[in-house]
Amino acid sequence: MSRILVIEDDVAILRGLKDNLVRESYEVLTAEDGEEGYRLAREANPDLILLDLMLPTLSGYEICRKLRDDGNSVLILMLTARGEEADRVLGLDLGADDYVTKPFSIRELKARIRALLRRTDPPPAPPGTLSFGDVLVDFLQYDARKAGNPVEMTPKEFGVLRYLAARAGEVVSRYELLEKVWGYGKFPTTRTVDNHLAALRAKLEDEPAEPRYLQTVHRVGYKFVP
Amino acid sequence: MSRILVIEDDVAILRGLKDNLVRESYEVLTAEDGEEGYRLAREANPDLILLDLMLPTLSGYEICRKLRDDGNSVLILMLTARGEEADRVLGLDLGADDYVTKPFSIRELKARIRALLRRTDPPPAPPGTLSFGDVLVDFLQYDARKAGNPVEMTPKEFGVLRYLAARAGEVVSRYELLEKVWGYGKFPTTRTVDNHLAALRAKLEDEPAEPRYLQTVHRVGYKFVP
DNA sequence: CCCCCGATGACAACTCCGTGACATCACGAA
DNA sequence: TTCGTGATGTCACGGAGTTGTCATCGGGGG
Repeated sequence: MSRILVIEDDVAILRGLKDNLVRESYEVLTAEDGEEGYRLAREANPDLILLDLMLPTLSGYEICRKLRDDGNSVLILMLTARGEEADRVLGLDLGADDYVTKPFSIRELKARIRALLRRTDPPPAPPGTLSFGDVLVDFLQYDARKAGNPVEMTPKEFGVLRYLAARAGEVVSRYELLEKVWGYGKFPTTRTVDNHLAALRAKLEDEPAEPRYLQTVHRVGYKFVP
Repeated sequence: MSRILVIEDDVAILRGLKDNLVRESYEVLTAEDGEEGYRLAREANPDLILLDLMLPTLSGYEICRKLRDDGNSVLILMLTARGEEADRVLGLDLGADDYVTKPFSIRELKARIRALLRRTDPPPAPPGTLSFGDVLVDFLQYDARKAGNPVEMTPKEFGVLRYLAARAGEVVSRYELLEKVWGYGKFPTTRTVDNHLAALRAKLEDEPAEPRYLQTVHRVGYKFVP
């Protein structure tokens, strides 16, 4: 079975995690501070690291970045305090593979661990650029053009389009969009999703009333059809 | 849809929760004290339990632990009054799957319920695509074609077809279709099933009056013959 | 300070679903 | 075989829920 390193300074949580993972027959190593965690991460060669953000002596950020700087591609699952949008983005930017926000469901955590370990094919990589019809979108530069002319799009619109494009062809529910584009802590109305889709259509479709690329599937969600 | 048991002694909150969940078309059971809740949890076989911590006769902790001791892996979402870390950890250690602290946003609660149910409901890998004759159906994309031409189908029609296809060759009763496709809480007339089958035949069969793939078995049900 | 983005609610238009009525069909009894 | 009964096919209507659209509001950044 896989070896998992848990770096977490709250001893109660650490024990709970360890017990749960051992029960799943993972091999579990633990560290209660950053220095020790970093050392173990390099020496024990774990398959996956559960990494708390707030740690004594060396923060989760720093561990993550240092490991990546070392060229270490071990799977990292961040444990972040709830609702800190900046933390989440930063965590992924630094090279974490996934994250959960505290408080988390132990069942969800285990599911995510399984998913990470199982995945040999990385999930549909969000595209760096996208083109369809006479539209060209560069997600890195946040630049969009239609028939060569610049189109003003907001960050959220880029986010929604990127997620739909990553799932090209598949129908994506409004709730999934809210979870993945807005983030786990946020729960706006599904109305909000509709509005952003409307905006995207108005800006990118030839006939917004008869969308060719951003289609509605009644009672299910939206899909991007290349 | 899923069956949810709400165990909560504050009648006002209980009613609010029930109304909200029923409106989401969950099947909702309620209990106002611990003993009754524990009994229902075991006997009614709910998919998820909303469990208040402070309860008469038997606390949420105890219910949770007893259920887990019974080997019951039902999803449990704790409602805690205080934001005390100890409560959380304890709740998770005892086997709760998630929790929210009062006062909570009903929207967030619903989102968490959905998330929990979705995670444990990995639909038993129903076929992603289906083909027969000159028909091609993609259940992920909600896309259907006959002889290459797109066919407009409603979500229910996709659902019925998917279920019949998963049982290819077997005769499926109308009652079973209602249970599995419509959901446990809903029981429309069997007439409704006939209508959807008629719609599917009209859209997919070469001669709807002489169905080749979607056959009727008199007095028993329907079967999909590949 | 103003402007822009994101979120929300209201409203209208539309789709889908459930139901009932009636026609038609299948099966079993005489 | 014929007939009667109940099951199924077909159709159209109406309600309920979903979605498109717009106006508005609040908050954050320039």
